[in-house]
Amino acid sequence: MEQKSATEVAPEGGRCEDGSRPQRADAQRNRARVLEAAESVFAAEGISVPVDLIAEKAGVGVGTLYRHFPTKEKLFEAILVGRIVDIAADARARIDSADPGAAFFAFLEHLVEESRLKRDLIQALLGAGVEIELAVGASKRDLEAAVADLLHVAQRAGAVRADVSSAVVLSLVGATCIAADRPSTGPAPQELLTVIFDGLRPPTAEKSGRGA
Amino acid sequence: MEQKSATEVAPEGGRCEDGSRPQRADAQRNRARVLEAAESVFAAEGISVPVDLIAEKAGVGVGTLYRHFPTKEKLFEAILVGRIVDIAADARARIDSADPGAAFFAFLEHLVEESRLKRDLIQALLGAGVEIELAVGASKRDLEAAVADLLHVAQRAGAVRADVSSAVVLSLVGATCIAADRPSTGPAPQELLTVIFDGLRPPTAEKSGRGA
DNA sequence: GACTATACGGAACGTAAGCTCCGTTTGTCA
DNA sequence: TGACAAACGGAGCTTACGTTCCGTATAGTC
Repeated sequence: MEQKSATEVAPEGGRCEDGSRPQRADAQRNRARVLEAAESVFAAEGISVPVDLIAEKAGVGVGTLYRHFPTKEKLFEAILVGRIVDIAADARARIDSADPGAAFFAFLEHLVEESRLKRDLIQALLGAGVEIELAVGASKRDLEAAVADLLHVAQRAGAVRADVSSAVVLSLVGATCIAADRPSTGPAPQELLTVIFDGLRPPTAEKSGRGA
Repeated sequence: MEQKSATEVAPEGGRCEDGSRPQRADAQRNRARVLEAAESVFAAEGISVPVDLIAEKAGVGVGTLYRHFPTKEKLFEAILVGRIVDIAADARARIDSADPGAAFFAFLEHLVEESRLKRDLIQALLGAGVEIELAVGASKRDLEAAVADLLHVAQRAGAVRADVSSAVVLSLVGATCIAADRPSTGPAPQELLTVIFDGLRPPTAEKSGRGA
């Protein structure tokens, strides 16, 4: 359901942008298959899966994969952008909540949950590759803006301390996702979030000021 | 200074344990050189540096490197164990502090600082490889025990909330290190630590209980 | 100084992964 | 249904890296 957007990232579905002939039907079908396969494989294994595996799962040859996506990185990008767009949409959908604080924390929790199912996501968000940044940069900035909005609402409602930025919030949550990525090792993500959430709430008198 | 212990991890310095002849002088020298080079290269680049680079920096051939360490992983292990031992010692040294809370938080801060200089450390502590676990496991458990001691003292002093474990603390700080590993991207580690430290302090009445 | 076990160096091997190339197949249009 | 551009598949090329092998050098000993 959320994934649909990823499939539409590069909407060459029926027609090339320069007025030339539309894509052949099998080409469209295969492109979608590759995207779908890559999405699940990346999610399960992270960025480091061999390309051949994605092609196999999609039921196509590597040649076909590479005709649709010039490099593995570009393919990953396409999926990543979709994921980020979805998350940004989720953040925006929660902005008008009656309880901004609850909405904010629920969003973060949802984000951590998601990242457990999609291991590639955070891996990349925190900067796996450098070149990826360039193409994903725009959508990432859009996500940060959406999170910033949600954060500000929560801050105005007094649910979140005023001296944190959306970048800090995303880093903290990203870090939690990484820590939670090790299946058995270490504590449950909820335990980490408990601490982080408490740290994000406004300081009450004697608790503040010792942070640094 | 702290690194010394790593050099002594496998103390075959002058004599084999089974009564056979002592190592030749040049062999001892080269072993130390490899260890030293590997330490700085791993620290700077992480686990993924090519072995050749380490050998080059040590001024020896790869063959020599492999005579002293059967695999790259074993070499890494040797260094890692040294690092972990150093950190555990640091934790223990702070246990008897007059201000346990300050000692605890200072330790964590120092840990983050260290990991910025030694990128391999946290990378591995959070579980980069699986096989490494086996050999490093013992020293890692030792570290956790030392941190647990330090944590308990701080908790008894009322400086840290009672419902967190040393595993949670290490995960949080480890995750922070990873988030802080990206040189430019994202906020300064201090900003993240501020939030986490505040989250680690004991809850004051109305702030508690909403964590999950 | 000569002798030998020990150790050295780095070319070469094996493997894995990204990517390309080209002979074959297939959708599309008339 | 025939022709052809478009697309396919997967063998194989390239690169990168861990590791091994073996001819050469040398520390230690008499």
